[in-house]
Amino acid sequence: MEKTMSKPSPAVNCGNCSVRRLCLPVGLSEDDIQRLEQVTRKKKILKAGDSLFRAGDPFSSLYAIRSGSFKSAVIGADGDTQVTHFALPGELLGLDAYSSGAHPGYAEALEDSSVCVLPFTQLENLAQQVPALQKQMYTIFSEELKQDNDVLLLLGKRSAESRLAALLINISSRYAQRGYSASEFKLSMQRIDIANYLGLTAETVSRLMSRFQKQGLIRAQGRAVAILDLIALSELAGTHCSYEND
Amino acid sequence: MEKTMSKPSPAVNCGNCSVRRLCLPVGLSEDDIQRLEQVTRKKKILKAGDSLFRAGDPFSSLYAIRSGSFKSAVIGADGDTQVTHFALPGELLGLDAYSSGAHPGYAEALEDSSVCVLPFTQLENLAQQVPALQKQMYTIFSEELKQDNDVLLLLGKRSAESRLAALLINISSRYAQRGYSASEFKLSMQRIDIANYLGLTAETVSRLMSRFQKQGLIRAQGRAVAILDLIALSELAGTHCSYEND
DNA sequence: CGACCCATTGACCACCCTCAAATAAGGTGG
DNA sequence: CCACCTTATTTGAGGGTGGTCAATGGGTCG
Repeated sequence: MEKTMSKPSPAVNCGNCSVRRLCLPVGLSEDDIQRLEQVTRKKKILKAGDSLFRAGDPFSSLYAIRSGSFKSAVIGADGDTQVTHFALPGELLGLDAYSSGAHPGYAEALEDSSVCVLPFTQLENLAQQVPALQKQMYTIFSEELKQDNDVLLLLGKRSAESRLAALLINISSRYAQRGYSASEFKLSMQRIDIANYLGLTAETVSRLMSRFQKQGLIRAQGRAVAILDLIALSELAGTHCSYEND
Repeated sequence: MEKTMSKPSPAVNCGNCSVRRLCLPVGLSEDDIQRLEQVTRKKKILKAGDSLFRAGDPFSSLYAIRSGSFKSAVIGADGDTQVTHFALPGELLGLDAYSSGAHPGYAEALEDSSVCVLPFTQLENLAQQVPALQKQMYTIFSEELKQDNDVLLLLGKRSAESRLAALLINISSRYAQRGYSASEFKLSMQRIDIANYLGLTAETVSRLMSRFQKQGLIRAQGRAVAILDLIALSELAGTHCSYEND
């Protein structure tokens, strides 16, 4: 850590990254991590509203979020969009672009954010040499598939109430995982994004937020949210709460 | 092909598999395919209704469908299920089990079916040695993610009418890809599975099938379906009725 | 042939969307 | 720092889509 003093900018690398345990290098040796850092050198800073990539952009890299948050969305044939993820630090964006060589959707910063740019060809080559990294690649892909399934479950059968409760709990637990408060946080996305993600309208989301507040489940003022009754909220969500903690 | 005469059962291997172009060995040399066949030796035959794996089963293998069809589903905390895929020959099942080491959902044969059992550890080792196979693994994962996104788009914003139209077109095109008729086929799943997959009820699906038939879009008798007007059906699937076209 | 499951069709109504308006929040220039 | 504009959020009223409940018809298999 003291090494940072000798440089004008803080030494951001995988070894001291605040989200390293959530990101790629899990179970890698010090040596492997050093090799990985050759791949993750490039960073990118984005302001709120900036696009990380757009639909149709050629695929060249994966992006690991270091700070901030993003929404990613796919665009249908008739132009309407579906928000598919809200991504937090330590999560990877761009995985779905590999097969076709182009990004099927876009990713947009919800606040000022920074990402590691991971050139996929280099990452692929390194993974070919480092089995532990290879496994981690599979894990990330598989984890992503599992998360998508959870969203499908949400969109398929649940009521609006259940969906919003599930989202609040999900975001709460993900903040907690990152060392922030699980009970109090500021949503970085607007109502309409939440609505789109949940397959609802902004009005319905707004009404539900008000209702949850009247019921004493949450305290909400604009984007600032406090969870007051996690148990009750979990029941509304269908006990669909902390599947990430097992 | 003549070799099969010397054996009681037909020689099923990757080299002559009818779905090889859809399956793993794309862009592999003859030599690589031979090595792959050491991994894909084991087959499994299932009758309609049999489970390929159940939720919670330990993850050990991927399954490549050789013939027949499957539905796969995830199970929510409160027990209700969401059908996530209808899988046809050449497609892979079990990808979402890697990260946790257990299958998060189950897969069930919709008709008499057969699969290749691919022990993942062996597949992983081989992929480590054969870069083309490694790339194919990424492609399959990524393709799966993209397909999930498409389903999200379907469940998030589309009307019941649009969802069913989209499913019929999707199935039609996948049958066509496999050399079957694109305009006439027999659905292997029951209405309630379709409904569950689309986030609807069996009654709604049934009503829509009847309506499509009255409108001359399809001819349907039970599970036998004929597409009569693909253009009109595509319009239903793509745009939201005749609302506003931006 | 009866038992069972699946598919179809109808009546009713709840939930959520649409449309509309008011209020709050955020950003920009004077 | 305030006035002004724009955008986001909240709240209300009303209507439509699709779910629920229920009954009938058809298919399959013992």
